[in-house]
Amino acid sequence: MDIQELEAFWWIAQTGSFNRAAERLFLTQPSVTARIQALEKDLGQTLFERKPRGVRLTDAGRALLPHAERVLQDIRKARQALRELEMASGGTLSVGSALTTSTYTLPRILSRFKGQYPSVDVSVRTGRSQQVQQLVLDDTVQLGLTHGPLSNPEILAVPLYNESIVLCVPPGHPLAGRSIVTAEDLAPEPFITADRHSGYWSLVEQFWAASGLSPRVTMELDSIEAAKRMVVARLGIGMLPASTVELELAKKELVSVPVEGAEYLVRETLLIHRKGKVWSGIANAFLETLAAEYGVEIPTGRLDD
Amino acid sequence: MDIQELEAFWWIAQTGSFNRAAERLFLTQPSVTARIQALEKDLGQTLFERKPRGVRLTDAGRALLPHAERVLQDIRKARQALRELEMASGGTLSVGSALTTSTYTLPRILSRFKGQYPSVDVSVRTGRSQQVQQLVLDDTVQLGLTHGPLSNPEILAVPLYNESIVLCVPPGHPLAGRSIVTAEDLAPEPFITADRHSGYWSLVEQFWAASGLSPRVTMELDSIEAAKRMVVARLGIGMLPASTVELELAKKELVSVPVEGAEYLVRETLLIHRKGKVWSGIANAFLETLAAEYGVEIPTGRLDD
DNA sequence: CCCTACCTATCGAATTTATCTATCGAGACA
DNA sequence: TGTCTCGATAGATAAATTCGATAGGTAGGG
Repeated sequence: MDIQELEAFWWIAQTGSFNRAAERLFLTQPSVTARIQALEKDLGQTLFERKPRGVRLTDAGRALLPHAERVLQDIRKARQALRELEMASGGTLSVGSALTTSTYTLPRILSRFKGQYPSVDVSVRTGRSQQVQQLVLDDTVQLGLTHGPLSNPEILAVPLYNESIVLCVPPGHPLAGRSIVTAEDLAPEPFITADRHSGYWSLVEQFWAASGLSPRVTMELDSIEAAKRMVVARLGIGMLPASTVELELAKKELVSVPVEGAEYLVRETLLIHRKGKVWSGIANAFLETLAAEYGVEIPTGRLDD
Repeated sequence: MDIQELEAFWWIAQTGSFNRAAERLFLTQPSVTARIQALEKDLGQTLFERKPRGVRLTDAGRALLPHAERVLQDIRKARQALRELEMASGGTLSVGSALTTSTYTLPRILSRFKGQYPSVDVSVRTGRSQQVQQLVLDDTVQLGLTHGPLSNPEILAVPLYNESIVLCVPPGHPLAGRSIVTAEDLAPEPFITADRHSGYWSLVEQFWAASGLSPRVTMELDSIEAAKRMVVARLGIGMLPASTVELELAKKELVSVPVEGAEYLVRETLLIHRKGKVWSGIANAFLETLAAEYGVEIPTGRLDD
């Protein structure tokens, strides 16, 4: 019996599928099969009924499940106990962060982190995605929060969350009432962009390239925040990452409209780290905070890269 | 973090020594070192202070210990839960047993086993050590209880307990009052033996060979039980395994006297099984009963041979 | 009735990991 | 200052893990 086997068992029990469990464990399905076969051989009992549309727990599996959960829970607690012991003696967390991330998501994360580990100092350096990656490679920061694509095989990433790029128009704008719009509808409109070197812009470019049209870019700002203000001031329309306009949408200062063909315009936010680097306790603690915030489960041994 | 690592950690914490832990885990010391180093790297903290006369827990180690114990405990409970589920549906346990073992220790074990798993049938076949080993090789029995030495590399053994070979004399015998006797004292006495092909006899032979003397064998019986009766009937003296004369010593029908040079005359009782054989649930349950009875801890994965 | 989609098992190769034996080095003890 | 004990390390070998590719088998759609 092995923790990784129990972890695979638990995920399969949750998802009802070897394939989906493999996905959550960052493994291929044959590896998950192997783990379960090892566990079943060890226990001498079949744990799942294999069905064509997935699997179901056998009686033995049902008997094991609560015990497996306790073991996994205990291990999490053990890690947490040692982490708190370590954090109590202070130290510094240094993260690099993409500009958008540092404005819209990092504050929430860091406040949570400081709440849990008050004696740890935090240092943040911001920059574009590429710069953040360089900071990680240099060991200037322990971790980076940024977006794809990754430029160097020495950098490894854990995906944290995805957000859509949404079309934003001022309230009362002719497009504001539409249930869906097309690239043709957008092309004549004055289009406001943030810095074209910004990471998310390449996604917007992909959208326009796919449509065969070009936006009529009337203003180019050097930050998303500034671009957003321009749209609010009715100077044009823009396509912006969802997290940056959350507040304005809620306050009705902006209206978002679905765009045909832009459904898969998604920007992923990644936690990146340098391959082969030993994780400090502080880095682990921060990762744990992130995992809790975004509901990501990081499987045992995922970070031994 | 790994169960085997936690197990190593626990044993080191108990014994205060990597070497002693290695012994209990049926490993070499470098393997234990490797496990602890892996655990320490994983947790990012040192768990033991290495001292020249052993090791002591660090603060981090002290914090981990209770959690490790809970994990190991939960895993034991998980195994037990599945075992009971399996046993409930019945089945048969077949063991081979050496003659002495079947008379003196097996009854107690089997009564305990049947108490825990009433619906399992038990079948016992007895024979000499060599015959028991053959039964295991043939798959006629699932497990064997016997003594060394092992004659075949296909047989693997778990040591259960050791017992001394003790010199027994009738009460009132001239040697009975002595605090210790030598081979010279014994040589003139009428010596009663059980079957010379019996496993324990080779140990007695070693003793005489080391002393350079020979016993005056006046009676040779075909069972230890019969030999013992002869000594009780004051027909001579004998050297017998401790477990066979426990009762008579308690009832003062026999007296045991320490013999110089016979301190290391020890017979070990082994649980044997065939290499590569998959352990049935019933065999595992029986092993668990034996382990509990003799206070033996069987480490995780010990039986995957 | 067949076809497609989905799901798990298996195989072989490449890689990684674990274990052993032998040896080293540091500190306690006499 | 030897000698002993104990843990760390090195190198070799054996074993386990993982992956990609593929087989096999069942349900649902046409």
